[in-house]
Amino acid sequence: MRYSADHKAQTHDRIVKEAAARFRRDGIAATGLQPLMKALGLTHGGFYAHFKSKDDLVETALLSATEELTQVCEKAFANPQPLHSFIDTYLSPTHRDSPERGCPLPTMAAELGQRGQPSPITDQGVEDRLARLAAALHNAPNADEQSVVMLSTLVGALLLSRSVQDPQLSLRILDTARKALKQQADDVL
Amino acid sequence: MRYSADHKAQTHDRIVKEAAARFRRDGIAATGLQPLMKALGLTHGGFYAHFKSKDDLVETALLSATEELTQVCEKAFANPQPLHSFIDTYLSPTHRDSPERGCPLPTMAAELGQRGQPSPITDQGVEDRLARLAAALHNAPNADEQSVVMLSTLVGALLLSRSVQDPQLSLRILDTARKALKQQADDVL
DNA sequence: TGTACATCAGTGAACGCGCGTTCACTGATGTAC
DNA sequence: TGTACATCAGTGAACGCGCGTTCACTGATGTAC
Repeated sequence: MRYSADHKAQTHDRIVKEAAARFRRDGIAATGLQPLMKALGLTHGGFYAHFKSKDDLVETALLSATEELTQVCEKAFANPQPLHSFIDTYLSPTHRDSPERGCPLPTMAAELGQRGQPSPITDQGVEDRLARLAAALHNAPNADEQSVVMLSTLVGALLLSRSVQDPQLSLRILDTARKALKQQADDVL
Repeated sequence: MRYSADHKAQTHDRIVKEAAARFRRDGIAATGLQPLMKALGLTHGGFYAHFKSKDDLVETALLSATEELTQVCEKAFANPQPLHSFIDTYLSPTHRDSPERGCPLPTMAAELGQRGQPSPITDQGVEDRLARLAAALHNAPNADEQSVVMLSTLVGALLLSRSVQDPQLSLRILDTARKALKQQADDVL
């Protein structure tokens, strides 16, 4: 059944988007290609018309997720108080409860590190994020160092808030980290 | 082949220790029971003489890892400058390169959160760690908040330093976070 | 414009593999007499 | 002290399952005449 010119590109994109969501929500190992294709109304055999292997999809999906996230971040950075706005978004209960649409670092960094040959997206992603934070700090004298600490705290706090069962403790982690980071940002600027 | 009185307890302990190491190094899903038992010179069938299921082992191994880690932490806290000593240990290249003997949070928090029914060890572990940090801060007025930020930064920085490929960037994350946290500790005290 | 053909995205059965788990068994050692 | 028996930690084949991957195929549509 031959389809219109851009049909394949559209399907390709649907697979990438769905995979990017599942990888972040469930992890790479726990995401099966069969259920993934089924969720899109397709059969698993067709997968290999789009990707060389699961690893190929992982790389493509992670790039897509990173790119998508950069745009979400830029939206926050476009607000009047860019850093405050970004910190509020990153450490919001919404972000905590929607890993499938959020930052890949807290969900996938550990698994990517454990895999045999991790893709360079982590390095590039971390460097980009650090550079973006440093820029938002208006390149203050110690902006480079502050950005490393900030990113670590952001990722760590979100990870902890997600792994804890007690809703009160989870919220306490988010709120405390959010408040402290905004204070820290003000001190630097 | 009947063994001496405490032989079974010893084998049980060996399985727990090996599992605690593998779960932290490779993740839970990637750790097979067959390879695990083989590494101990046993066959996989005997596993069920010791544990009800893999989940049972996961719970036991995580408790063991947490307990073991608490002792390592206390060693650091026993030094002249307890907080500095602890921060130096946690964010050392040694800890980064030995996840199998280190803190379970950076390696396993994401996977535990993604599992269906995570054990309460995360909550208890996080609370314990927070309380220990607050105590080390001599219960300064905002020690409760500082401890949350500290733990987030510790976990986040270690996670990032592990997931990055570039050794220079990895070391930069560790060094920067270590320096900033020690400064932060001094400010509070 | 109408027909024959080529294309190729998607189908679905099949593959080998390792997983967690089960189970009938073995056989060295502690215990009972 | 010597012998018969019970115990039970560990053995290893087998189970069903879902995984990633392969492949001969289908059939609607674009293209050539």
